Amino acid sequence: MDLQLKLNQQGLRLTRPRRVVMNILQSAPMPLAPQAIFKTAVNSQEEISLVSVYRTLDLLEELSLVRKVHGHDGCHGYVLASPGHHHHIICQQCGRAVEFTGIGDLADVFERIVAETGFDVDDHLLQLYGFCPQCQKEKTEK
Amino acid sequence: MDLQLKLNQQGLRLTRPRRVVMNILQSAPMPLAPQAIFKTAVNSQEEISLVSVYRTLDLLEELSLVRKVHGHDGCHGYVLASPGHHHHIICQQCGRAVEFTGIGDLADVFERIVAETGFDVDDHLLQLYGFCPQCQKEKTEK
DNA sequence: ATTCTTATTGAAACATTTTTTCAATAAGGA
DNA sequence: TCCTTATTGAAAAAATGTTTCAATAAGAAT
Repeated sequence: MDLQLKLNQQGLRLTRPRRVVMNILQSAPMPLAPQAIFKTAVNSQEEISLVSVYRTLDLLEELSLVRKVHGHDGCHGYVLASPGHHHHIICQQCGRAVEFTGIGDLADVFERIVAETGFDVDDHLLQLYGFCPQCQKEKTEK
Repeated sequence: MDLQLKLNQQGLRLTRPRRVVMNILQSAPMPLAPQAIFKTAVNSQEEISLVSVYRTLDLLEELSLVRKVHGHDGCHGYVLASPGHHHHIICQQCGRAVEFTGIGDLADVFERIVAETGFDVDDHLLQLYGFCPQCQKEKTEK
């Protein structure tokens, strides 16, 4: 674990709440909302305060260790983000979120948009929704 | 206006609050959160209740007349949606949202993801962020 | 190990956003 | 104009997020 280092280098400290939130996110296959993280912590006898969850998420996002994803409905959750640029595909059945990477293909799209709109594109949000292999199987079994 | 018709065909009614929300969205160049819509209404002597704003937005979204967009930070607003499939590009300076359409180009990307992840892709969320022509100009002028 | 500095926590109060309930109202077909 | 019922608004409740501040504990220094 070099989260320790990463924090200390900036004068920040690795505390219990931060460890707990990281652990929970590490073992969650799906985006978790702050409330969900809090409840998970409570359930695993790792009581931390809800306030700390919020604060920790802000911090981890700042450090690019965690990424916010948007549900279909608008409410958002957080997932662990591996370094680099990614997007997520989210299962509409079970919520599982899987990363996918490197879409050079999108560059072309962006250029067209720039030309069309005159905007200077700076960043983007791309998420796919669908059904994961497992949930597809379950669907056909019924 | 054939919103009247569209509603009546389903046994729904065109009411004052619904008209007000539609009008506000029609003359807003940027995504508006429910609260913002409410305040705009109050400011223009068109008092309607906040509850109705929520309810109307749900309805309009249901009817695909309005679309939810996600801010960079996670909070969302609503914009008018022209029929068909679109995405939005949002100015990080002034908030202006512009639609762009028809990315057949994305189909290829999707196929690759399907192959890679085994997911059955069903829907997607794509938003670009950048600076609109006006805000670019203002930036260089300083 | 122990001390010291200060980043961080948690509790509580507060603020904001969203949802529910239900009697009163008004849209629009008859 | 009447009648049915979809819709509204007020109020209360629930859920979500933020602020404040004294107490705690991380980790560098001694």
